[in-house]
Amino acid sequence: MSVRERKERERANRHQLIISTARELAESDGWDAVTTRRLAERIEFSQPVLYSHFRGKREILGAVALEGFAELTTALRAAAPKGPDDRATVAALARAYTDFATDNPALYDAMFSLDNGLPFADESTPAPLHEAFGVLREHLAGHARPDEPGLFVEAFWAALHGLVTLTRAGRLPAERVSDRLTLLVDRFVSR
Amino acid sequence: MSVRERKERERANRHQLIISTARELAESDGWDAVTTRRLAERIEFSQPVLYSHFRGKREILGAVALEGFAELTTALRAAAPKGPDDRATVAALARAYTDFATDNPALYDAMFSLDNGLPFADESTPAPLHEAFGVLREHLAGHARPDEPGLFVEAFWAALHGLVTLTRAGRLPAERVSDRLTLLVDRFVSR
DNA sequence: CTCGATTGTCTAGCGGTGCTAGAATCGCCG
DNA sequence: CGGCGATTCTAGCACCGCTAGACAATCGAG
Repeated sequence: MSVRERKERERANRHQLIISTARELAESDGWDAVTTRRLAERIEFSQPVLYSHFRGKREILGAVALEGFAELTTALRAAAPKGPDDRATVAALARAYTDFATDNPALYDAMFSLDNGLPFADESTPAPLHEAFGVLREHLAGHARPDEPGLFVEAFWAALHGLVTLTRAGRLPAERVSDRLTLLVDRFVSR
Repeated sequence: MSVRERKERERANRHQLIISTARELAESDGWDAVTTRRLAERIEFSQPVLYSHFRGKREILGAVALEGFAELTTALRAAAPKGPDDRATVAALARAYTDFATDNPALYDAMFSLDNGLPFADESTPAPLHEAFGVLREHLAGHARPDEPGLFVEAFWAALHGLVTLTRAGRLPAERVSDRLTLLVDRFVSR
């Protein structure tokens, strides 16, 4: 039965290869450049093979996004390891978030800006999404009014997301991104 | 010379017709449904006519967005007419902004989410954009640290934008949008 | 070992997109 | 009324996401 196993392994490898290639292509040339034809050519198979792994382009986007959520979680964890959730911790988290976005623009788009088909605020939301949000909540809850920590985290996250997207689209001048972030943290951290 | 004038007038009418039709089509069926073919059919001309008015689809998007900025400006002005810039005024402005976005989703996308080719933080930024931002600044400056009102307005705007986009994309549960807005205003208004 | 069935992959193609070259038509002016 | 410039249209390009059906490789039964 090792033949079957080998085939399954090869198939799994190819599955991951598609995801990785799509991500690389998006990160270097933008998501518009990630077409089924180009993607197929890169993995050295024909287009229809893609559809034996994913329902369509959106599902590939979703798979890449899922990778992103896992990496965002570890990035956030790494930024706030220690004890007290003081102002510095919040600032570090915020910084880690925006750094993640600027370091992986295409990945960030797949996660938050493009239609990846993933359910968000839903019972069927995949674990990596919950986890990333959980890290934020874990360290931010102490600064919220005790009756609505969730609302507080959502608002803070939304503010970060707004800064990221508007800055990246050139809607906000790039010079003072750091100052805007500081201002945001100051406003959200309870005094 | 009235013939020439009539022709110019007709051409201007058609120009506006293209913009209005694109906007209507986008608002009813989404921007993906606004294709050059459909748009041409609606105005009862062939596609190439569109290219005698606009360089391409992006420029049509930009024209629609420009309309949006003018309307956003009047909406914001209407929301905060009176004297003191207290908490209620800020809340009213924030509310007016999010209401504008939910009432005109496609228009909002054209302005802030899609690539409309308009220069933003730039010396060549069109007047309507400056004006909309100016209304916000006018009423919010009093709550900022005196040395950086611009930064404050940018951050507040970014937070609003984040709330709007994440909510509309289903990334934030739709139920408590109003509460999140209140929380945001509370955090930004100086106490 | 052969042969049919199943699985997998490929070629070719559908209807759609933004955009444009060149033909055809319109309407003004002399 | 005829010619001519401006305008509009027809037809087409290269590309998109996606899929039907031909083809080949592999497996299991006799």
